[in-house]
Amino acid sequence: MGAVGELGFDDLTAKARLRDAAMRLFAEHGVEATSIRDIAKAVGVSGGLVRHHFGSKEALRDACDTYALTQLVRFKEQAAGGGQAAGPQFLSAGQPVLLRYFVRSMLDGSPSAREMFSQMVAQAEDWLEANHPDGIADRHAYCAVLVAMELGALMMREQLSTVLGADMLEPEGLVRLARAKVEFYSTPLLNPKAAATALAAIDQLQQSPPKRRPTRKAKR
Amino acid sequence: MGAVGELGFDDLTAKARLRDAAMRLFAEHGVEATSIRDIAKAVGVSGGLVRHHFGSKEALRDACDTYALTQLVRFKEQAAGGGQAAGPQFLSAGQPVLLRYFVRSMLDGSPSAREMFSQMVAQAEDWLEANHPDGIADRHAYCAVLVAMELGALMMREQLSTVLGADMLEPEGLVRLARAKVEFYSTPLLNPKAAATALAAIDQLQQSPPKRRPTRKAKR
DNA sequence: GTCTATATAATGATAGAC
DNA sequence: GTCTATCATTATATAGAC
Repeated sequence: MGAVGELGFDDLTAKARLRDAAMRLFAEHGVEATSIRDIAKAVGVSGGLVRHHFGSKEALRDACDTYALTQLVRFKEQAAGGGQAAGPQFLSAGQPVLLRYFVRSMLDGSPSAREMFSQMVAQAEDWLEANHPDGIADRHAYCAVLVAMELGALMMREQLSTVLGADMLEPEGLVRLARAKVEFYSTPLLNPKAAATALAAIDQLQQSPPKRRPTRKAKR
Repeated sequence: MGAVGELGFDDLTAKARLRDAAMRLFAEHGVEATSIRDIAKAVGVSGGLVRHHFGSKEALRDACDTYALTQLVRFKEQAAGGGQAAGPQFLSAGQPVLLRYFVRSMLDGSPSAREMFSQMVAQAEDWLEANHPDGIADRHAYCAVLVAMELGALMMREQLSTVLGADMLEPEGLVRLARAKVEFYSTPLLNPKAAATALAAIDQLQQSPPKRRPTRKAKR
């Protein structure tokens, strides 16, 4: 009795199952909103066992961060080694649980997660430099936006599932989302004219802030 | 003494200041991670006053949701009425605090926030239909991805600030981000060939799931 | 409207039995 | 390795004084 092995793997040690449950719950509800007892209950063990294996909630969190980082790096290396890194899918392809946890961790201000963000941007820049010779003015900023959007969208699973009419954790929803993302990445939202208009609007906005009109000439 | 009016508006009632502080803290750290005492301290009043004005934390949260929704709708109407709705900036232009709160609220599972997500997708579809005649196969999914990414990226303020080297709440950082977004929206990440390759990979992946080979014919 | 004091519940941490 | 029992802390909720 009791809900054991919701991830479908009952052949893991209790410690590993606790870590997995913690990652899933942390990703879903946030770290602060998840109690040690919640995690223990999800695995079907007592709260004391969490303490026994990890010492404290903070240590458990660290263990999750380390595990996620390790797995993501391993996944990246596999993809790179296997030569199938290919497209920009280097970002959120596979490992949705890991990535969702990591993004949550970012929002909660984890240092290692922040570091990972920078790495992803650098990685995107490399890919862009190799596959997209020129045509992009601010490559760094472009990639930062790309990574921020890609990761941010991961947090919108529930909303995307509702709007697209299919669970984003099920194969069906994943495929539809993947197709939509390809279309999104290959069909520019703004044509050159619209982009020029938008940039002009930004320039104008920059020169005349909302309510004040600076009288001094030098800018600082 | 005490920190009062961090938003720069001291001419608001204590109730309004509490609501604003709650929205800022909820957006920054999440609802569960923010205590009533934190909010009261931010405004410089006692925790009891929060209870007096709002009754409970849940009621305070509802008040924040309602206020954010009202303000966003008003902003939308103003933009539409003023005729300056223009570009796809209808999404996250202005009101960053409101939107950040709203996205956090979405992640925490707020019904009204979820409803707002659907509305934004519908709005994006209207804009797309008016400004982007054809060329997009699945307009609904395309817009869902657009909104999810736009809103999701809002949550990455800290990471974007670090990577771009400027605070995304300051005009300087905002301008750089705005420019990067325009470039991102106007320069496709994937060229037609890359897109075709990606779609082919998705099709293949759909036909042969990772590890299991189903022997039965009917799917349930 | 605003504060202080207190009741009640939940949480992380801890000790010890099996 | 795993559990139960308990402590100290913190949070929300509540009542009442000014």
